Amino acid sequence: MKHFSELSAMAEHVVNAAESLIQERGYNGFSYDDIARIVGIKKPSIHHHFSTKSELVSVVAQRYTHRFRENLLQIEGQHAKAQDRLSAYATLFEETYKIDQHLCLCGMLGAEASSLPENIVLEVHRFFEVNLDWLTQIIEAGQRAGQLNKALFSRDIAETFLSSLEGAMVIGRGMRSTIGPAKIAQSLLSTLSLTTA
Amino acid sequence: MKHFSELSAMAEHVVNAAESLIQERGYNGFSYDDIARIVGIKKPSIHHHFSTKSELVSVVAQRYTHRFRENLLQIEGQHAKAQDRLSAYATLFEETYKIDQHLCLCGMLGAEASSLPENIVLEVHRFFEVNLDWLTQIIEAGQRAGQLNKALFSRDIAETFLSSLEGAMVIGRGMRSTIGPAKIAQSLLSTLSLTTA
DNA sequence: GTCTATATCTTGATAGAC
DNA sequence: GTCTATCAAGATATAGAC
Repeated sequence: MKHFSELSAMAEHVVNAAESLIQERGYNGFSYDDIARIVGIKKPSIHHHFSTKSELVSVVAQRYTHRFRENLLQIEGQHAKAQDRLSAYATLFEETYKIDQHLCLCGMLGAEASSLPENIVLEVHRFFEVNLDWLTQIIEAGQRAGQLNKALFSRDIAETFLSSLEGAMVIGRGMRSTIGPAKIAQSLLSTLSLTTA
Repeated sequence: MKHFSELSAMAEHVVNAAESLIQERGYNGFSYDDIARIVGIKKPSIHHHFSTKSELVSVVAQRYTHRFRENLLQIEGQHAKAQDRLSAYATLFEETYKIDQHLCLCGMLGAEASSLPENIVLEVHRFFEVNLDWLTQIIEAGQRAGQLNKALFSRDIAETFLSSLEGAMVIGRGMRSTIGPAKIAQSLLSTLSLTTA
């Protein structure tokens, strides 16, 4: 299978289109023909770049997780305090949601996971693991620095925080609301913070 | 359109099957033929009971919301303290998740909302509205009784609480985890409670 | 790398017999 | 109320020419 770093220009267009379509409609909600129309080639030509749909989506998810890790690294470099880091993290989701109420790619695929090919579920699992591990470490550091409440285990806070972000997008979309994950994160953060910004 | 209270025995079987299939695979993940196989009649016979797929799913969602409202009423009758009520509420989601990692029906439909018929999105909207209104009122009462933290608006806590429950199911499923919404709710509740149980 | 043509299957939905 | 037969559309995927 191709790695997302070795894609031709057209293959990258295909991945871009697929990523957006999944975030809007889910795995079962888009077809090779939808992609063909977007990138301007015919349906069978897509198969030249990605022989199966599940391979394509697997590459999409791998690139998505990689970009997320780049963002996480950037947040650590730009912010020192745990609250600021978590707030910047929530902004990642908010920026996604602001694009036509797009869901997190792996939030959408996670919802569909019970009927998805195993190679895709594997990537979804990896995404959540990466995010929960990072959040746990950031929260842990915040607790040690006396910035965050120590009443809960860092891992439990991480799970609650990520859950509320993913859930806020689902509910916001279901209610056609412009209010998205950032607001929910802010509420949650204010209950966890010991100091005021 | 038929009301869910006036369904024939077979129509009810159809609604039951559709409900379960949506919670497992989503709107775009099941077909009339899937239902036909489950209830034991042929595909065109389903159309006799529900002429279109979107009508069927609309009835499914209406019944789902109605049953939820019955559960909410029951919780108010069985528990007096806000914490106990919210904990019992979380148990509703946990019981659903324990059935083959079923998602909340409207959580799944909410994720798919951008590509769903409008009459279904309407029902999804109603479900979330009913739940948020109820949660807000329960939390409000808990704050007035000195049981819950008053630092946040009751509506904001309601949105965070529901978001974390819906999101926990999505992430749990994506990670194939047996740990579900109940655990996340417990973490969240402990940060909101002023008294210990 | 892209195309046309095609295979095969599944989809939601309809017509009409029983 | 259920059936068989059928439809038109759309799905993933392959074959082979250019």
